[in-house]
Amino acid sequence: MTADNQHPPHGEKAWELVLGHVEKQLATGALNPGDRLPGERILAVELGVGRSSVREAIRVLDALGLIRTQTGSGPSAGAIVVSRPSGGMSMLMRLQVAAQGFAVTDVVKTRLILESAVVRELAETPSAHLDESHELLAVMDNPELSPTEFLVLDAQYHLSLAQATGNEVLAATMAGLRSAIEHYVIEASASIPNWGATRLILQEQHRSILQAIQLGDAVLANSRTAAHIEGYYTETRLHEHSRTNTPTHN
Amino acid sequence: MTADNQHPPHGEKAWELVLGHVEKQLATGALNPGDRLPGERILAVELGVGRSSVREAIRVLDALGLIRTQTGSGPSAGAIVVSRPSGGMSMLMRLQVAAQGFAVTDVVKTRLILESAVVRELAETPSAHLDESHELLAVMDNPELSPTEFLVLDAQYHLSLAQATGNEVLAATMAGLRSAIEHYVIEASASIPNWGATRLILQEQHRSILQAIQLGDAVLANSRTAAHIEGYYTETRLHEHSRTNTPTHN
DNA sequence: TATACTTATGTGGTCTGACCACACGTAAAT
DNA sequence: ATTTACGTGTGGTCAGACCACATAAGTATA
Repeated sequence: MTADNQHPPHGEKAWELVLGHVEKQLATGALNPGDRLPGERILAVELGVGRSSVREAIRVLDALGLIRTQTGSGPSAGAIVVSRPSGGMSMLMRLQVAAQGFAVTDVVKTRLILESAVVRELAETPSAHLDESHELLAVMDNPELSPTEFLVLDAQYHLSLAQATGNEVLAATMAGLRSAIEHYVIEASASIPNWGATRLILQEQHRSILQAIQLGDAVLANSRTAAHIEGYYTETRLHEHSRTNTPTHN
Repeated sequence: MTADNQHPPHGEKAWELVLGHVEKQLATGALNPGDRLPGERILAVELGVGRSSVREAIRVLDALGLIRTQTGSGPSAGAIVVSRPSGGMSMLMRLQVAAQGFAVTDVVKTRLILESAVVRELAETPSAHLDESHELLAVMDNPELSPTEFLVLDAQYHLSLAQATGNEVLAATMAGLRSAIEHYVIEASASIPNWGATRLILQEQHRSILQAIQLGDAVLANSRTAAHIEGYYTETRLHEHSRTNTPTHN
């Protein structure tokens, strides 16, 4: 009989309805970190939509890092609300840069703003836990490290400072900004004339920043951070980066 | 014949493959703002996946605000890469707060950091275009405005300052932070004893901030901004907000 | 009884095919 | 020349099927 299953010209799409439903459940506390979402088939029936529409909504939450999906059976299977979200910001900012919505220079500028605030706050917080930052600096002293490996640790070091503030929004945003330009940062490192020297300078700057923080000198930590970030991006000329435009035939 | 269509135990999911493909096209410049993506059916065949998998990837890009989809035919139909992305950050941060991944206090703190940087930079940039900010303040003088209407304009005012810096990353992040707590801000306004007085104070602060910016006094603009934001959040006790926990049965 | 094996169940992941509403282009009718 | 009718291609949605996987329950075995 091929009944009129398809919805009438709703303004709200089916997948938006599902997403809105889940968001409301989250906002009202009906759904908490660690909880399992109803199965896709169940949710589809409950909301009166097809399973594919449910999946599209689930997919968005998944990509944003708000839930984790797993096949199989048992308590760990299904879609679970992630307790400590992360990653979504990175994906978003990375795509924004790729789609030319965000300029690399703006990403760097914003990173500088946040990083300055981070070191300022840490300098004013004597009880800050900077153990991880110290450990990362120690690891980065390993001369065997390739530029890429060093830069990855470099990113972790900066992120560890942000995390030390205890502000997860700040840390997540910093992580996102970094990952958005990570590709360009690593790519640019290949064009540095004397990597060994640059690397030593970077490490020296890292230590001096950490020192200023522990001295409680917010202004000094601030200025050193600015010099550190601006210096590297000036040296790599990342701010005038041109797209790696493989001018695809098509 | 029910052949073995289903993919072997790939580590990469089909929709991730599609998303990765599109991201690469964006990163290499093969896909630029304003361009149309291939049709879902075409893309499915090209990448050797089902249309539903293509749709899940498209859906993520759609939800993140990177593309706009439209039915029908002609040049404006299909999935088009959005030229000036926006909204994705808002959705992400709103969901993060709803899912208890981001604390409201951290959102406020981060907003303060960014807003301070905004006014500082504007004060140091005499050529900044602040017309829209002025206009919004004028509109907000309308005594007919409800608290909600006023607060919406308030948000637009702050956003206009961020946009005046020309840093889209900054503006988008600010917009996201704001929308993440907008619900709470508006909800909290109802509990303010004397809204009329509070409103006058807010407007006075807005004007004094703008004045400091145009005087080129970065420090003054900074301190006034801090007082403005902290003052409001202290008054509404937003930092100690409890969830609107409709303790849904189930 | 305790252990190993087998089977049933339920989950997300995917594919296929179908239909709808919509917007456009084109051809026919006026 | 204008209006109308129809074909075409787009995303949006649904339904049903199958797979790989992980667990739980049941069964056979030592």
